[in-house]
Amino acid sequence: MGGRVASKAVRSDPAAPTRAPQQRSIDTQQKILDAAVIHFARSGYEGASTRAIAAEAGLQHTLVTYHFKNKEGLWRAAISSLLAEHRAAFEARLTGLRGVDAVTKLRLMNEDFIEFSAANQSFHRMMSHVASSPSGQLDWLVEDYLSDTFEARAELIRAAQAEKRYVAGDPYHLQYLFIGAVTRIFMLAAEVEKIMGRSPLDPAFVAEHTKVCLSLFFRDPPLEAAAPR
Amino acid sequence: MGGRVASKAVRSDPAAPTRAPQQRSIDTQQKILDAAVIHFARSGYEGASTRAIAAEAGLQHTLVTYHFKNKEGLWRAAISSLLAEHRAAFEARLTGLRGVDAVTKLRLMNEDFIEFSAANQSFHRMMSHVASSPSGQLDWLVEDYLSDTFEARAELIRAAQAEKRYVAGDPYHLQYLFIGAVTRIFMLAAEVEKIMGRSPLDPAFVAEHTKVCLSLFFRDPPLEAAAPR
DNA sequence: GTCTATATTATGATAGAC
DNA sequence: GTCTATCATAATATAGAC
Repeated sequence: MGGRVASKAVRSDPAAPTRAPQQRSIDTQQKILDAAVIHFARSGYEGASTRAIAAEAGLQHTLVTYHFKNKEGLWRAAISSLLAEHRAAFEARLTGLRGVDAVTKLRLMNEDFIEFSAANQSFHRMMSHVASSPSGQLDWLVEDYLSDTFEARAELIRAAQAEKRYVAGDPYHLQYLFIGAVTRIFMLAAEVEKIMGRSPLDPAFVAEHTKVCLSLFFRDPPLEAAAPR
Repeated sequence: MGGRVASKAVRSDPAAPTRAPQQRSIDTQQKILDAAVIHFARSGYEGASTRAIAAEAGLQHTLVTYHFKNKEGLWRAAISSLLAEHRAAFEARLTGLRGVDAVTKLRLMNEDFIEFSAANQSFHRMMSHVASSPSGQLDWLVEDYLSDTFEARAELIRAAQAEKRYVAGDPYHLQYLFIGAVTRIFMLAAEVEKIMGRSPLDPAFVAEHTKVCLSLFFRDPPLEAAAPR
């Protein structure tokens, strides 16, 4: 009984060998994942090192390969967890908006997106790294995730445009403009703080940012109540 | 006189020892710089390796440290050359616009910026890496370059806003929105090509992109000709 | 599951021949 | 100025003790 039991948990039930064995494992996996997201977002795939990631998580670097096979496996797990968060953030909202008109739906989703972007810079940083050059990882990302996401929003944009409530233009193109306008200022946070003297991640700024960004793309409803042709 | 003269140039004038000795040196320095920009932009400072840079330039990796002292020196030289290009692209335009009204000046500079951004993705990629987290390199960048650039454009934006020709909002904030809207689609070129089926760097697309981006921020002049108060 | 070696490769940097 | 050879370090990954 060297150092094997003395750790911390007091789950002392030696009579249940098959039960709940992996809580510690899950914890360290999560710690590694969190650290990995930070480093991959900051330094890119090549720039990040599994040692630095493990150190950030307060663990031995060998645990990385144990839990995730290798660096590539860790990367996939990290981006998958980010995509899951991203998806979760919007699916909840979407199911709550069944039957609501497209303009409102689009506006609320865009507001959520801005909130999400301010709180998850790592998401956009990692996506930027993948999306900048062709790769198998990019193929997988587009086919398994981005393709549907973009098409769903394009649908809403087309509907909003039909009501003259959204700026004209190709819906896909406009999505990229919106994403860029929203996220760039967050991704340049350090520079922005020096240039503007305030952090773009400050909640008050995010609220203002939301207002301005939406006003760039949305249009007020035509005054003539509901007069078609 | 072993292999010192035999290279290639036929500038055979042994009577002028102090003259024009360094053409070859300048060439290789430029080759290294070009390769460095590509790699630093693609992989960031840590992700890029001097060996890969030298290989891209078709040279020995030791030449990097010979010409630029070390990796850091190479990075500084690379970003300095990009900043010089950026500055040159706009100073020429600015001097040609002495006396022109602010709205036109701003519009033309923005058009130039889009053109420049489409042709120089490396510039924005390198800037993104620096601007994402505090560092001495960022301090230097802001104080020696960005600060003036942003203030000059803010001035133009304020003037355009006074004439109701530009969207309302903090001029610095709006600059970041504009930069993001313009450049993000270029920086995600590989993804965009898969999602939209066309390259955002295609000249026809750039022209359309320019139109849409400007229309988001500029406003048509008020109809009442020139009626103050 | 976690830790201590250790093998292997890649990287930044230097010294010296040509 | 350029190349070959070499060093010291850091990285990914594996093997084996506990």
